[in-house]
Amino acid sequence: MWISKRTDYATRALLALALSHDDRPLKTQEVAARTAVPHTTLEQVMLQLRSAGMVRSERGPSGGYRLNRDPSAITLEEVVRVFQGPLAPIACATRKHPEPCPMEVGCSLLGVWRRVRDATIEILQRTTFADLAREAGGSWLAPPLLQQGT
Amino acid sequence: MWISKRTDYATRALLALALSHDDRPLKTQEVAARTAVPHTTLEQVMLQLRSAGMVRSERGPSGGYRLNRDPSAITLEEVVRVFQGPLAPIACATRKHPEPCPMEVGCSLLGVWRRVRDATIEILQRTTFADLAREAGGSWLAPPLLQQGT
DNA sequence: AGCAAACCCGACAATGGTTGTCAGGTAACG
DNA sequence: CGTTACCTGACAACCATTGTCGGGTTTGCT
Repeated sequence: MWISKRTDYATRALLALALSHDDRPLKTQEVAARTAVPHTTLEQVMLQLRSAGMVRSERGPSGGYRLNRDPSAITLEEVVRVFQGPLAPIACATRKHPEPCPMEVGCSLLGVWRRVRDATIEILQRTTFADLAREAGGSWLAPPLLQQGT
Repeated sequence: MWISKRTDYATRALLALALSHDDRPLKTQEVAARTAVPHTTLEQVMLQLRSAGMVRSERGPSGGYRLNRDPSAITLEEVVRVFQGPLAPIACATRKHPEPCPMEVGCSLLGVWRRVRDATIEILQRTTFADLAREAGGSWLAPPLLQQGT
């Protein structure tokens, strides 16, 4: 339960983009409809993805978003880090600048937390959006007819 | 960063108890000093550990806490579950009552989240407080001379 | 030119969980 | 019978997250 909604939204949005084998970019409205994400919130997320260099935007009508790299060059780990920071389960087990354990040396728990950290990093690093798109069947399986007032 | 302070406190406290090869129980004050945890907060934590059946209490002067089972019968997984609930990184990937993904079928992300969940569960399940105590060197390495006003 | 679509940016209210504390109650030892 | 230490419930302060809004800028179309 430690993946935030925004991280979830970001990964879904990227998957939607990776599945779009179209020449035109995808509008946030389209992405929002397909991923069932509040539109205004998704805009925030896309901005962050853009400044992280994962997506590219085009403005004006007929604008929208598209991936900025090959899907095989975007890992889940990278996305999660952008929205959540360190992947360690606890502050004393981060790779960069671990917070010192007030118990001094000898805390054998540290080893376990580090193992959890490494296991999750390993999985998330191995998974690219090319993999995810392939597993999803190559196209958007869920029909885009979800709720949406207007 | 998803392990809460209280979970951290609980694991540290249990480790302190597992390392106490003494006949008398440990007072919350002692545990608090050795683990560098605010005393009043630690009391809350011990109560939860007690109602979960992991520790046992004795009241009155010369009272305190001791483990209620063999250290090898208490896993980290159990402790974390008591304080945090499900171990899945996201609500749609829990083992019991997963929250349905609004994107309908075909979300290939689910598989990854489940893999992360299983990896963490595996590690935490394998680790007992007997293991942790052994790794810690059998006794409390950090001297109990930490801060503490009174 | 002018309009409308869609991205861009900053700020914000509401929410909810976490953390630490407190006052008072109860059991046990000396 | 008093002190110690566990027990119980409630609570304020804090912090991150979530979703929203108003207004701006760029672009394509008529």
